[in-house]
Amino acid sequence: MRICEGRAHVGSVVEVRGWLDHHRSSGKVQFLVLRDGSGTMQCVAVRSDLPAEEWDALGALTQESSLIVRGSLRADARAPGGVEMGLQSVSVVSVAEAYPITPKEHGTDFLMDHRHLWLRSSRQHAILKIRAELIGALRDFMDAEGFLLVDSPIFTPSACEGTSTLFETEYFDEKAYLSQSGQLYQEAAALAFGRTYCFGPTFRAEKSKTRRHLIEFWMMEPEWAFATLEDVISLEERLLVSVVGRILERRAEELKIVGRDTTALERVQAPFARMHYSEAVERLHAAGSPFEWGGDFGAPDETTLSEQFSTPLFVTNYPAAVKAFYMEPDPADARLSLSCDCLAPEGYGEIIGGGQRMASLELLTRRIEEQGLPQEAFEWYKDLRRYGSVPHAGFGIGVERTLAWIAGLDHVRETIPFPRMLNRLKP
RNA sequence: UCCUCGGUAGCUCAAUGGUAGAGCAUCCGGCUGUUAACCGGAGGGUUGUAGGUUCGAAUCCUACCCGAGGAGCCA
Repeated sequence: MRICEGRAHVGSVVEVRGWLDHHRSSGKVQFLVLRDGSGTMQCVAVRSDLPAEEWDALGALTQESSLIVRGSLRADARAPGGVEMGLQSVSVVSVAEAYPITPKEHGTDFLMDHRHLWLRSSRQHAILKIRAELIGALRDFMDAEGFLLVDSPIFTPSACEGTSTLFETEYFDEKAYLSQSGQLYQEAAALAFGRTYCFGPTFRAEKSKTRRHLIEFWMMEPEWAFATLEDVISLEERLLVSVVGRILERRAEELKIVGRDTTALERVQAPFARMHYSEAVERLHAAGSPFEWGGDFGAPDETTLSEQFSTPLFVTNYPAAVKAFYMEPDPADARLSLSCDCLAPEGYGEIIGGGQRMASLELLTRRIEEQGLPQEAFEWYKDLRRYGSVPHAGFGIGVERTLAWIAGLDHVRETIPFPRMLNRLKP
């Protein structure tokens, strides 16, 4: 039996396999809290019910020792969770050495050094279950919208955009780089299948040391042929409403464990707040910021803007200069681009970046030239404009930042099982 | 790369120039319903590293290393 099924087995004798989460003794009674991955359950051992050597062996058990226990399940209001096991026999699989993570407080550095063990704690369980739900919800939504999963490669050729933030590696006799984004390949996929998305890890060799940055993080990147900026903004809005709603519904218990104020999540309903870049700059000025029109927003700017709304905030039409070379220019103002970022509420910052892609071969060639990028590296990409070019648009949503927001975490390092950060590669 | 703060027992922290301590963890003992149980006892220290000032340094100074928070960076 798994512990999560316990309530259905009250009155029966069952076997549970797991690890000793906590051990308390009170003379003639011992309490063993067992964790099996699906939940925790209190097992009660009474001295008179067990052989002496088995009783003594229980008393010697250390935290995280692995056990197979057998006994009868009963409802008892004194037991955490309301169901407990009356122990009849215990088979010790392995006695653990002194476990470094104790029930008391620990510092960040210590916990990160023991990330492989920290994953066993209840809070980390809750976070990673919400992560799994988020990923499932993102994929199910895209599938239901008719988007096909088409994976982008992780090894990418040549220094397409300058190597400063790319991880370089050997690829037999040439150099390869770890992908920063699956976007360019999704454009090829979308022009093959109409609607596609990729889901995978991306790598950025940035010396960023903030609560919002990881060196290795996961993105989902949809791309949509014959779609405009307006189409993808609408898609993003429906996506976020859908995934937040599903997590509220299916992971209420986990959100409670991490202490999330769910009323803030319940306000994630369409229509989301939305503003033009120029309006965003005006709002920053109104808030006393010296921000200059034409720049990209820093983290404090994003917080100032998103704090004014209870829904996620779309900011559209960024200056072309602060966006990627492939963004379609804004027909209303050549300085601007048909781009849109989505800023999460409560100061969590940018969780989605996207926009309409450049459809003109001539303009794309010029932009590559202006950026000082090698034309030959983009010939395959320019083929997408040679052979049936269409308006198309897409976006990338960062899993870890989205999860940090939904779960109400103060740092992305807890949103991924084994975070890769500046100065942290282990475990 | 820059700014700020920090590094003392396995862990979390105290000790503000004068004998390095507590709680938890570990080990031993006690307790018949615990809920991060409780009670008693024991072991556990090159105070990040290297120099310097001083009669005396965990404490003051210098350099370096490591960590945290923030900035920058982040098509």
